Amino acid sequence: MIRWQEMDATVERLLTAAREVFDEEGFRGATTRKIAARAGVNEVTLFRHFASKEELIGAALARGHAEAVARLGAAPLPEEPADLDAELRPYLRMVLQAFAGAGRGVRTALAEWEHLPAYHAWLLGPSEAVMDRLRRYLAAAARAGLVRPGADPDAVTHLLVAALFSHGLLPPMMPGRFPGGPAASFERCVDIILDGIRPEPEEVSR
Amino acid sequence: MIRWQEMDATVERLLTAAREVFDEEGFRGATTRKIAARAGVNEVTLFRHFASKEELIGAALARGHAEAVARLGAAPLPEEPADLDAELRPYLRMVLQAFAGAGRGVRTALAEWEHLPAYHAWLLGPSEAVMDRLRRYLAAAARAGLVRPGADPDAVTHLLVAALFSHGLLPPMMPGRFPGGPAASFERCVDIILDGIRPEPEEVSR
DNA sequence: GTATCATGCAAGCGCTTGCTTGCGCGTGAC
DNA sequence: GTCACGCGCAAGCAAGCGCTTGCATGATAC
Repeated sequence: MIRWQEMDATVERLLTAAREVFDEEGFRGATTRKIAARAGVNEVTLFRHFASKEELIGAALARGHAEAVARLGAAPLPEEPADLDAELRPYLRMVLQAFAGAGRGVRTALAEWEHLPAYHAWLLGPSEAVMDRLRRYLAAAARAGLVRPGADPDAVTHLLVAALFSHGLLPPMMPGRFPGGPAASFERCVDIILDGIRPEPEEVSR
Repeated sequence: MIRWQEMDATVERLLTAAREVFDEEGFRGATTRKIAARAGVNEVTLFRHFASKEELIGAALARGHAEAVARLGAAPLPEEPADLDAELRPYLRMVLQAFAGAGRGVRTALAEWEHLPAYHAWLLGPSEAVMDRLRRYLAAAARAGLVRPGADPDAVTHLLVAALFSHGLLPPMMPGRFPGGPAASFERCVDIILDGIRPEPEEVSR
């Protein structure tokens, strides 16, 4: 009989280690020796559970993808927008946190993008999900008259994602450029975006 | 007597090749054999001109940095802002073009950031210059009453850079997400930002 | 004509990479 | 008790890495 408990523990440690090392060093830099060492496991054991380094990292990324989707799903946007400020901000805050947490990995993924077509779905999935959700929400908000008619939902989505993107990735590289911390800076950016898409005062009052 | 003409030609080809391969493959992936092959030069010749791979890539990045600064300097912003729309848009357009052109290299640089401290100045310099210039311009515009008082120049700068950043890097990875092309999408984002920082109509008319 | 110098070519060094082989140990199942 | 199974350990393989050496070649300078 298979001792699932032990095997799972080893596989688990390997997956976690693979994810961590991949995040820090990229695919090329994530050597099987480093991964095995971080997992506290012999390198041979790695190859007993996974046919190749490619398969191991693929499995690790798939698990990370699943976790990210689950985390993002826990921050839902209402289907019927009522108050942009009150609804969008908590959602964006949660997404930014998830994004910043994965920031190191996102950066390495960006770099080796063309070399890792097999992983595109896992790497891009969460971002695509956020973009789709935001777009749908903003389109509904526009229909409900909560957004100035001229503001294209696609463009607003891009702008929000751009802010998420840069505030999730850049702070470690440009410390000092985010006075008050990345979170506060992000909040100020959202202020401007929301100001830019708010309906004219006249339209609201009348 | 040294034949500068030939030697320069070889060094030139090596620098160009090093830059290209580094952009595509990163530092680890840019092997001396690949660089020499792309330059159409024997690998030994590479080491006759540069003490090490690290020095060669450093020189190539320094040249790229100089070129980028020169290109960005050709798109000046006035010291005394008069018309945000008319002045900011051409500048941003030019920066976006420069950014998109360097996009591949920026992505690899992002990934290996922590591993290449020696290159930070070369890699980050142009972006820092753009941020400083934008910040100065926006602060002056705020003083001139061209920007709504609530809009923090730092936040506006961040938002503009975020839009530049994402529109320069993401299109190759998410084709189809930029209907009408990245340039048009970027323009729409700038629309929203400018709308978000414009002074209230009442303030202007009175 | 001869000296000089950039370059090409063949070969190889020591090291790291992904991955394999063979063997021995300990634990749990029956 | 013994058998199966997960694992560690030592060793090694072919390939690729950065970098070096020695020698031949061809163009230029004087």
